[in-house]
Amino acid sequence: MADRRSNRPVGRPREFDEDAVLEAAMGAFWSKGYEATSMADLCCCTGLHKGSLYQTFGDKHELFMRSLKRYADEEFREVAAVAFESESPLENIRAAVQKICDDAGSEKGCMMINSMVELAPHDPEVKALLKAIGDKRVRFMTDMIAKAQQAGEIRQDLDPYSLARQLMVALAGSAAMVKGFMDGDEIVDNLSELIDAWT
Amino acid sequence: MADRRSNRPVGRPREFDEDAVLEAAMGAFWSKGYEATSMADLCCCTGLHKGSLYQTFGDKHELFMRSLKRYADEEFREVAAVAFESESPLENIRAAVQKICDDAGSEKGCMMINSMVELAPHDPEVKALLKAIGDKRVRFMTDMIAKAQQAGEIRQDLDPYSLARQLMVALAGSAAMVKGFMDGDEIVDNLSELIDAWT
DNA sequence: CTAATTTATGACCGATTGGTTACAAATTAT
DNA sequence: ATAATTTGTAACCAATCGGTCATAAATTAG
Repeated sequence: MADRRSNRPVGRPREFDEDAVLEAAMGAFWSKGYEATSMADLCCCTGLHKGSLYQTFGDKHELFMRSLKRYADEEFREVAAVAFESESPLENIRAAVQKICDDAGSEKGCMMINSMVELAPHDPEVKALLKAIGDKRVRFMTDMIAKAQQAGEIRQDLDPYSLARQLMVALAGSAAMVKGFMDGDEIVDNLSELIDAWT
Repeated sequence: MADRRSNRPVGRPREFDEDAVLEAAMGAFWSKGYEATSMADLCCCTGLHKGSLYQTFGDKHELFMRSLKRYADEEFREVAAVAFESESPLENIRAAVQKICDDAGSEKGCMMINSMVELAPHDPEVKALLKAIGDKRVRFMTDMIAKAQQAGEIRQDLDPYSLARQLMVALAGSAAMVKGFMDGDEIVDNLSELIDAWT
């Protein structure tokens, strides 16, 4: 019968893990941005040769899009994961914010904000992807804030959607300011104070 | 005597206004960022030839630094100009914020935030310049907030320095979010609500 | 006038850019 | 074993990159 490994494709097998390559490329784009990252850089950090990268991902822009998508999905998963650990909705919000700060706390900042600033105005694909991600995040935060209001942990005269946008803007600003203007602790304190004002 | 035009230098005279050239270059860097703006772009938008640009400004990086410095200085002047029009310190703060939003309201965003995100982590010169500008801005805002507190327009239990940083972060975030995620009106509303919470 | 000095111009430079392609190597199917 | 298929490798490509330089043009000094 020999149906072991049945769906294995014909031809020379891949010598690399596509996901690991994506993660390596993501690191380069995250740290240096799109324009400043050359295909040579990407070959260097992934260990792949040019031809393999082009055959697997099409071109530089597609590789970037896949990297950005991967970053966004993974970050959202991580944040969502810590946002249900406590019974207190407000504590969950604080944990989510802390998680975001941990992810974007180095000088690399947040890859989504980096991409939004560098590319969004001139790159419709990046813009659309970031808009979808952003909307999802706002929904998520609005929901958490509404729950905290129902639990009596946030003042009820404030609009949850408005607070969610306020938090998003503050997080975006933090991701910019971490690049040489404020350090991680200052940023966390600042965001804490913002949330304190809601209680 | 013929001392008319006495200090005129010997040699062929300049055919362009250095300041106007800087403004044109600034526009290109502001809109497209540093890496994505080529010397050919700069020649195109300034109307100058390569040689002239290099002779006048040294190299691309110096031209960028001069452009960024010009942007920062002019923006600060404009903001400071509207920040003393009213007798109410709080109204002056609101006017300053409105002015900043006007300047950074298009998809080009704010050139300082753009540069901070794209370059600061890998470019010590840019980083130092932005740090100096940022510190100056924080001092300015802290001062205005303290005045508003003395006038009884902002709650006195809040720390002015802390509020100033909060506002800076919110402005930085706004400059990122304007690039395809929020429109100018939403941003102004959002900032208004932030300041409302101080009163 | 001529000499000295400064600027404008565009040809030119090597290096690097993103991207392609021909071929060797490794596997499965028959 | 051989054919078919897929991947790895590196040579190769035209275009563009930031930057330089020789020379012509325009001015002042003498």
